[in-house]
Amino acid sequence: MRRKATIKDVAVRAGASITTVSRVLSGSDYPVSAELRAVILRAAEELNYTPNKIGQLLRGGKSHQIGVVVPSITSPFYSQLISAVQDECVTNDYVLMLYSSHSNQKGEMECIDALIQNQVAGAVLSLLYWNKEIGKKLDEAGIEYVLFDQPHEEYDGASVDFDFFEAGKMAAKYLITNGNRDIAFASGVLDRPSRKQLLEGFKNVLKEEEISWDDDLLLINSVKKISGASSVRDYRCGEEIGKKILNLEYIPDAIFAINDMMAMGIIKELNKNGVFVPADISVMGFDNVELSEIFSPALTTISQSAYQMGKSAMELLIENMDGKKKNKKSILMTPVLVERNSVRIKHKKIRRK
Amino acid sequence: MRRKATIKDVAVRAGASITTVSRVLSGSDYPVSAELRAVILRAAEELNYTPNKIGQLLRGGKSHQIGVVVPSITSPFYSQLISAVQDECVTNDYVLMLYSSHSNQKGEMECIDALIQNQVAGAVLSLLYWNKEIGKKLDEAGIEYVLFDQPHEEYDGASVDFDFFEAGKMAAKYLITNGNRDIAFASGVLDRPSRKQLLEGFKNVLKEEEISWDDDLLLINSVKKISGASSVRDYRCGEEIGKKILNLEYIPDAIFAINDMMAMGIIKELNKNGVFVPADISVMGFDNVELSEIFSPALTTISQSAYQMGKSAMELLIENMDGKKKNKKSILMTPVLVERNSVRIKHKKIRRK
DNA sequence: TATAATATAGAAAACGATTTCTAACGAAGG
DNA sequence: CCTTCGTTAGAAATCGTTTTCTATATTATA
Repeated sequence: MRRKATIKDVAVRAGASITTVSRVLSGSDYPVSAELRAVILRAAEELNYTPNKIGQLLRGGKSHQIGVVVPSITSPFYSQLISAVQDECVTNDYVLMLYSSHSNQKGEMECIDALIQNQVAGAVLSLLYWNKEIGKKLDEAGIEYVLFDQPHEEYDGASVDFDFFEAGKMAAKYLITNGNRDIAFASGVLDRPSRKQLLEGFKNVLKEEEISWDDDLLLINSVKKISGASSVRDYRCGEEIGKKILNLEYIPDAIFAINDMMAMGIIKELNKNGVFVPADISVMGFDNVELSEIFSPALTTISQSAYQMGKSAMELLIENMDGKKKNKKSILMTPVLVERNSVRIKHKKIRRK
Repeated sequence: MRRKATIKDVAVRAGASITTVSRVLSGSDYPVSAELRAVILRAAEELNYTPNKIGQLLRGGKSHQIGVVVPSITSPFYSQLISAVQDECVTNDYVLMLYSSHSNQKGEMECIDALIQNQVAGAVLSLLYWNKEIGKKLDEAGIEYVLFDQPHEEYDGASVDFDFFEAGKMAAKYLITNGNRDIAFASGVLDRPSRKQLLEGFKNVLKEEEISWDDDLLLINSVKKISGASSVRDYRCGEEIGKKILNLEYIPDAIFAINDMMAMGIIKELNKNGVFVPADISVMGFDNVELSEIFSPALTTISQSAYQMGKSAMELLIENMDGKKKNKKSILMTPVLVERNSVRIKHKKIRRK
């Protein structure tokens, strides 16, 4: 491997000074004569010169790296998010550094520390556990950041949030409108703000509609030791909940599951035991994962556009990194209901000859 | 944010020279007196000093960043791969920089250039288009790399490959064993080595078994303009192929699809038109994507452990980066057949009372 | 014509670390 | 007692850029 050409090599070859070469090659507006400029450009071309980012960085101070922290990489939701951030990075000439917290607090702290150590310019974070400590650390390191996906009460900085409360309401309303009264809420442990808010919104509508709520209808799978990738975990979790449902004294009219994979697991388990969706029971998902339209029955769900969220988060981050005005605004993404075939429609008329 | 402390600040505070501070803080074995060492450590502690990686890099040369290039981030296969590489990065104290080539040659070149520009220490690459040019570039930049996923004829460096040829054979044998003779091969454009090898192995067995092969059975969907994430694209592609099958003069006994998502699309399209799997026709997939066990019918497929591949690739890369011996060995991953319900089993006996 | 302004070029400093080269001092060996 | 070596410390060079400061022609202005 022969050494990569540096600006100095170009200078020597062009018979010019380093300074002038830099001016030409870095697109400065400092005047350089046309001839000399041509000579330098040719020399650079011949030596196949590309600027050494490390050198530029050291001089300039600010790195061009964006850190991304997510609870899991393989989950369809997060992988779409990552993809959006990555796309946004290349269009804005940043580089993406990827971290996974593996959904635990210790992992999250390690990610934050790594971010600081590596001096990223900005970070896009989906943190399950937020505290002021983290904010302080990041601020001191001069790292601009945007939170997304998980809302946090005590946080007042820049963020892109999904309106989980509204989504919970939307699901409840839709199910009620279609004639369901006994509606179960299926979830993994309620450890994250997103899940809590979903439940709140959900119960809120029940109350409004004066539908009684029995805690038996809160189906939480707390089994932590399910191995495998997160989407499979969610699915397995759904299967467990499916079993719970089958053991219930009265089977509910409908189930609102906190994510699509879980909804699929529930449906599969019910199917296996002769309970069919949506004929016998309606199931509604959440996320609008790609597969939800492929699954049969195609899942009625609430869309949380991961890609759009990732994109918005990056746009906000870049704005905050460039601009001096620290407005720290937050973006609230509105839920969209996607009607498919896993909820039995009330007014559907079946006609026979 | 107050400026981050540099080594110089520590030196001033400790009343020592920059040199000595560096020696203490970077863990050099150069002798420094115990007292001075203590003073320096305290000063560093008080100033909350952490070394500036950029500075270290410029001087030292070798970064601790691993670049990963994949055709797509959201595809389940690649997201698992990325996840494996990420895990391996943290255990070995590396940082992952993520790039997506968006499955096109121009994108790939841009990724390679970005890798070089950012001076990663090593790279794990899934390239659709390989040429010597790329290898030369990387070598000149002193970047160690490992290819994986896509085999390339003219490449003789380190790689982790899947035995596609063997997998194609395996699929054909399994289908033939179960009584199928007229077997179609479904794929997207045969632009990648993996697909070509799969087909080769497949045809190879047909020849061995003296089963005639008609090019009508080669079902290629060449429609390029399907939008959306890659897994949905593959699925849609399968739907298109499903339509083709329905238009065939004779419906084949079985179909071997080049990836699971495509298999699912085919099955769904056939179902929609009253042709059922595996009752009327058998379908076999490839990849063993997480969802294949969730899909109904659960897909019989060939497992290509993405996680294991990613892990092996990183292990090989790290070995090559550390070691002086450039053995450049390659790892060949053996296919595993996963038997589920989308292929009709020959010897299954149905008994009625 | 003398002077100020402008265009052009390069030397040198700076960024933050590591490493090589000097230097001083004390101890050991002849 | 003088040389040699080992220990410890710091000055300075280095990595590849950008930018500030200086310097020289050349042109415009009075």
